[in-house]
Amino acid sequence: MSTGALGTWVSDLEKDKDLIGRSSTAERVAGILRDRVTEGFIPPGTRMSEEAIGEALGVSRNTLREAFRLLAHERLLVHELNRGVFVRTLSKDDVVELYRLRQIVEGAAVRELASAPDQVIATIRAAVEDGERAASEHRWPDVGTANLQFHQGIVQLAGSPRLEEFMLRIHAELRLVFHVMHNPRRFHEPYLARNRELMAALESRNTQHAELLLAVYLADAERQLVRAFAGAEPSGPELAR
Amino acid sequence: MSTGALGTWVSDLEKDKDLIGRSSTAERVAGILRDRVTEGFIPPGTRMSEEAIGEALGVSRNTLREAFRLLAHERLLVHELNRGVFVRTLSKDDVVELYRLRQIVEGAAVRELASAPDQVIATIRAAVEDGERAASEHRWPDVGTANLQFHQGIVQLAGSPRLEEFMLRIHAELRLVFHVMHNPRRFHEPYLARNRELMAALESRNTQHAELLLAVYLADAERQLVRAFAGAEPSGPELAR
DNA sequence: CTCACGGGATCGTTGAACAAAAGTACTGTC
DNA sequence: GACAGTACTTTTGTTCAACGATCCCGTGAG
Repeated sequence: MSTGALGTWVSDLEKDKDLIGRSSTAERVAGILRDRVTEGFIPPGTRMSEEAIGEALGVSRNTLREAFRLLAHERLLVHELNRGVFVRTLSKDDVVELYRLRQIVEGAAVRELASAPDQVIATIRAAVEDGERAASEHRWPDVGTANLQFHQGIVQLAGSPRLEEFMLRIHAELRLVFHVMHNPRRFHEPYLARNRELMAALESRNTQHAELLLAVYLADAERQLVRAFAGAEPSGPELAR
Repeated sequence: MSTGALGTWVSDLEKDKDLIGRSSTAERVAGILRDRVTEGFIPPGTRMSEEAIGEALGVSRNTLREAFRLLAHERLLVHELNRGVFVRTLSKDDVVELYRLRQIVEGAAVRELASAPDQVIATIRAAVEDGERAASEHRWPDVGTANLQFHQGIVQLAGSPRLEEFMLRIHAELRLVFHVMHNPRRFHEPYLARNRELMAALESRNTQHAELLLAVYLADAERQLVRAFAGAEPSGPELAR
């Protein structure tokens, strides 16, 4: 690496490099909407009117439709022909699948622990510490964000950018799910200790222990969410809206 | 490599023009182009002119851009701002990552063999038999297709539709890779026997054996492809563009 | 109560238009 | 002849207005 002691600012610039090239209006619009949706400001099931949103953001319908395509591909919006796009509504079944998927992918990633570079472990450690700092400052939503970053770090153990990108989108879906837990502190805080415990297993390269911790971790979280869904969405025919 | 000289594929597109007439135009256009690209009719690196293709298919630029956006998200096309979209050119590194990814995902899927429904096994069997039938009739490209269906079946063992969709796109990328093997028979035929062997292990629910077979299977295929890439793309500065 | 039938709203798609960026050809200088 | 700077051309990015197609919903007949 030529980025020696002198030029840390050079590498800093590289972070913004793609930010320059990415000046496409459609993608910026998608970014804005993505935030609004994942933060829960636009509740699931809401219909996204092309006209209203296009006017509000000052972009044409065509550009807005490109942004919609992007977000629909990320499964944050669903596109129904001739009906429009809606904020995704996740069901209990989705939660079950998402956790089955996490179990499979993150489990496989942990199994690659032996061949993972130290830098990935450092990323995971940073996420754990971010979460603890956010908790100590009572920023509970940020605790949730750090939590997902922790798991994103675990996925990095697998060493596949494509898989990382895929799980990034899965984690965006999970954010949607988390909104059923009306008390973010109660939901996220207990996992801080477990994150640290799991991280310790990773740092000592104890694959077996890490795998076990992860499995019970995910199973517990799934159980919590499924129970919350059972309360919020009683059994019976689904009544949209 | 420009669009003019060797571009007979542009006029070939006009044959599909009349297929446009049902459901969403943009998605149908994407479907047509997806086929053309994965079948190798439009070689990697080709620039996809909005005007030329829009005219050939008889759709407006706006609609075509929606189709491009779709295919770019599937990684079959790459979109460079203010320069246009190009057919993806895959590198040796891509091959390595793709096989690392397959190893991880398919390996994890096989490990779920115990809880997989019999119907999935039946799907896998069907793919094996399709491949053998295609081979006996000397339809070598179809052998490749059946091969990928076989692996898609393995992914289904995991029981996650999201993962299946993800791997479907990965398999589309693989099709792009396979085109470096100029002799499809030599490349695909030897795997027919191994498919059958692996299927037998799955049908007898022998997870361990299946896992082992899969691992060497994928490692061999990767080695073959990497070697082919080393021949076709000698070490040296990349002359993309 | 059910079902057919409009009216109105919204989506799907087109074609034209223009600014901005990239690509290309042409100059003039050394 | 090599090179830099400058127009010119092509292509993309984005907007706008329009119109047919489709869906939603309320109304009224049966």
